Amino acid sequence: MSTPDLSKPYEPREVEERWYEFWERNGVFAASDEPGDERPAYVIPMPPPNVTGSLHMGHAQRCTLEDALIRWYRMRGYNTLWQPGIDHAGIATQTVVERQLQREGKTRHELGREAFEKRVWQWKEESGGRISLQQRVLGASPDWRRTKFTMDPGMSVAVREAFVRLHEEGLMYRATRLINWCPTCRTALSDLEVENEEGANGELFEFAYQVDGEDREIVVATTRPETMLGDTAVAVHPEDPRYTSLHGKFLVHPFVDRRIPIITDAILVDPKFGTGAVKVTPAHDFNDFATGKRHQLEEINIFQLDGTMNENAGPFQGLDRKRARTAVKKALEEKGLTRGVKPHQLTLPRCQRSGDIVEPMLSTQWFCKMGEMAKEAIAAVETGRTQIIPEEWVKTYNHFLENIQDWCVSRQLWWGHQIPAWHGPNGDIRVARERPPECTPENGWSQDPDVLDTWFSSALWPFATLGWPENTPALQRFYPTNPKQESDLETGYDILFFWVARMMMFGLHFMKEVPFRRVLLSGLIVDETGDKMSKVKGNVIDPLDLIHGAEFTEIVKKTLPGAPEAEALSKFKKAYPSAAAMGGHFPAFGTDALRFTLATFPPSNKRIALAPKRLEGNRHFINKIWNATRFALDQLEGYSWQELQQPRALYNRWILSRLANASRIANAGIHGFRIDEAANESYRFFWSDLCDWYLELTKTVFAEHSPFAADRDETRAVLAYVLEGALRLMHPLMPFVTEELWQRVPRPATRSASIAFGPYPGASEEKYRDLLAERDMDVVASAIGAARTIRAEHEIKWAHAVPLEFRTDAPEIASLLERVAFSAQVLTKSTTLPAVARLGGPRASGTAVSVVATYAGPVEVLVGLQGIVKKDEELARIERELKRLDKDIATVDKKLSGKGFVDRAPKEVVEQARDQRTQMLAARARLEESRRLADEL
RNA sequence: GGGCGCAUAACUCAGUGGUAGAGUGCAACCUUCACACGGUUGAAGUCGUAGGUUCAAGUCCUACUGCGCCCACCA
Repeated sequence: MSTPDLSKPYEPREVEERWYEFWERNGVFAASDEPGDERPAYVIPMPPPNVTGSLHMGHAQRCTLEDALIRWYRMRGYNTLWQPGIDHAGIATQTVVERQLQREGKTRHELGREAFEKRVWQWKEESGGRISLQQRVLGASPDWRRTKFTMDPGMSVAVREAFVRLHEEGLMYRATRLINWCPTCRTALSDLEVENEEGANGELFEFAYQVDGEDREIVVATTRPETMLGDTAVAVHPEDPRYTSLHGKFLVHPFVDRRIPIITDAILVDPKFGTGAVKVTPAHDFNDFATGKRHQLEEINIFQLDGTMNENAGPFQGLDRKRARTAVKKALEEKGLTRGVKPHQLTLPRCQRSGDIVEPMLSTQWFCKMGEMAKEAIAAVETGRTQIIPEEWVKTYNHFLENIQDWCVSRQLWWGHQIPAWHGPNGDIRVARERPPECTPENGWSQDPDVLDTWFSSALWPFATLGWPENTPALQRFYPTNPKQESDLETGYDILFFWVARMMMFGLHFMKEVPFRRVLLSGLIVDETGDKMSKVKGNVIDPLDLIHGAEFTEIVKKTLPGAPEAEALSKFKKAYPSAAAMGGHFPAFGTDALRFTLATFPPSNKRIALAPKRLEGNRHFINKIWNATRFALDQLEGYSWQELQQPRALYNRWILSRLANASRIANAGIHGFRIDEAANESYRFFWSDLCDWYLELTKTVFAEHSPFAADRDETRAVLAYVLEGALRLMHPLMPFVTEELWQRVPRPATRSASIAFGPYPGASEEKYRDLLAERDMDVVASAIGAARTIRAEHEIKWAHAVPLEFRTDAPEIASLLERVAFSAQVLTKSTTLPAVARLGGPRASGTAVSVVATYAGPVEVLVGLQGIVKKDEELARIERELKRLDKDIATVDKKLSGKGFVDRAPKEVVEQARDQRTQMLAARARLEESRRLADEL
């Protein structure tokens, strides 16, 4: 094998761009539904990004976590399906295209429905695939051949099937009730699409209604004076003595020709609030609507669909809501009916999409009955058929489903799945999979113009993407009805209700089985100061800018378009203090560094603060992997892979044990959705164990005239084994750099074409676990560490050779240290005299000493510093060490003498404490001896 | 009104009842032959506050404070 041409620093872009195509060409991502394929299946339905969307940090996080899981399962021999797709995103997309039209001075109504839909499709074709391309940059490995768009013909079949079945079962019905109406989007919304903005400053406005035929009045309080135009009653509490004399009387509406009754209602009215009298507007308030039903009140709608006042508003007709409010107040004032204003905090219901204030409106819509399905979805989690991780979300999930209202699924939009219902001339309605032959336009039939909520099709995603309602091989293989299937749904907790809960309900309903075995919820990426990323704040970061590098001035042009550059820059730097310290731009961190960084956060953190500084550190890590591998390849030149024999040398046994340990932690971490644990252990293992210790120690083996030359063959075999294993260990987190290096590294002939096919280290490494080697290596490492400390404290130049000696009373430790003394010598850079390990014996004067407590007793570390070590300094140093030891001894003593510790603590814990005490006392005795010797300097 | 989360080194964060950890930053030294995107050593902690349980609490319980989020139709 020829030495690969590896340039010195790692250049991510150059490397990363090469491998994606290679993976696709080699079918790495492909899921198989061939009948002969016996592998167990593993499935993740990818949350389909919006067709309007472009890549943001959330996608990068999805990709990092899901790809890590998928690659891990794939490497372990699973038949993996990561199901990709795109969501048509009804309101969002329609809004975008309408805005385009607006710029051309057109409206969708001028265009007409058919032309408009064509236009949206055209736009989808142009830009809809962009995000998939961007996901490739992230190294995502879904089976692209199976990509689905929620408006694909197959998906439409599934949507119609689901709708019709629900209707047949009586679970899909049409009803006229109060719904959330967005006057800007001009459509009904589900409860979830309404965001309640808390703490808005409003006012509580009080005005009087005159009692009909009497010179009396009743004062009501309202936050929305304009709705009084739709008032059809005033309610008081039945037991409120202030109003008993008014029960059954009528009031005169000051602006419209209407007498409104005074009613008593104990549910609606809290006598302690306001004036104790409530105006009732059944057509525009959810409480009032219920009250109206209790008292058979008239429901008077006062709004047009665009939010302006209709003919029922009398003199105010035509005004929009805000104007109407002012006008009503003014008119009441003129009539002398206002009775005061108090400031009042209120929550404003806003449309998730447009931000407009949502209006409760009386409307006829399609509703999906949720009660029974919700119960099943709760039960499925309770019985563990689906596990929610982290578990703390179960409460939230249950609370949502226990209180769920029927789902308003119809939207007055043009972009989406048109509802498969046909309206006849006499108000007949036919629901069917296809237009029934008799329901022709000529006969006066027309299809319901409304479309379904985007989330309706999303709720079918796990099985509709597999071909449902047909019982396809893919459906049989990849839906959890297959017992040889494992599956996870990974997503941000923000769509737990929108998507996850609904998939649970529909999966259970239509497939009679949960749609996935586990729900993995992760937190949201926020800026470095903990604020949500948003365009307004100018703190949005495009993952591609981190991957390929970008000038801050370019970034803020995108995040705050149109804003003055200085202002935008200052906002950006405030949001990312560690970026500000980088100067004016992000360097190209590369995909692996970005993914690794995202992987190091526990997914369960609700907020994940993106600190660019961490990216820098992890880019350095990748560079370290690159350079370490280059170095190892030099050592392995001419090596051809051979079966690994059980090695003899301590450091070889040790590093194999450490790899086994790291593999164990990584496997447990990824499986338990603690990918951060896998990432951190990979980092620690590679940098600390492999680079800092193992590679340094092996330098002494490969050095000329090494006394360990006999271990060279063994060490090469171990190095090759560990290097190849370490790359596989890290592949799910850093796919590109590991593939690039793995392709150049010696490996068994049995391996496949790509590292992506694994195997993932685990069981086969376990047999090299060697706790004795780890224990011994600890002794060696701390002895060497003590020697380094002495050198550093006395400021011995690196190149200056000084004798090193270890002394111990334990023969086994002495021989252990004897064996590593040469390497210790290299690691502490004392070049002329060989370091030695001794049992007892006299000590040369002019040595600095440190004592290391080990399992077999203290080890004295002696560094000959004749002419350098100063008596006072040495004594002071020893005193410091003694002090530290005394503190530790006191801690253990306190514990051991503590009431009940010896009797009640576990035996191992007590024993460990006693051992520690013995060792520390022995070390202390040695140190005191050293102090006497130092005193003689 | 109900629910959830967070608070540990200067910063970003791990921590699973048993001697407080990492990365970054900081200080000193080192161009040393894979890597200065590096190496060695070091300093740095009232684990938010107050109680409680326990032989033992950063970890479990209670209350409180601060920050953040979600749900809810109170005029």
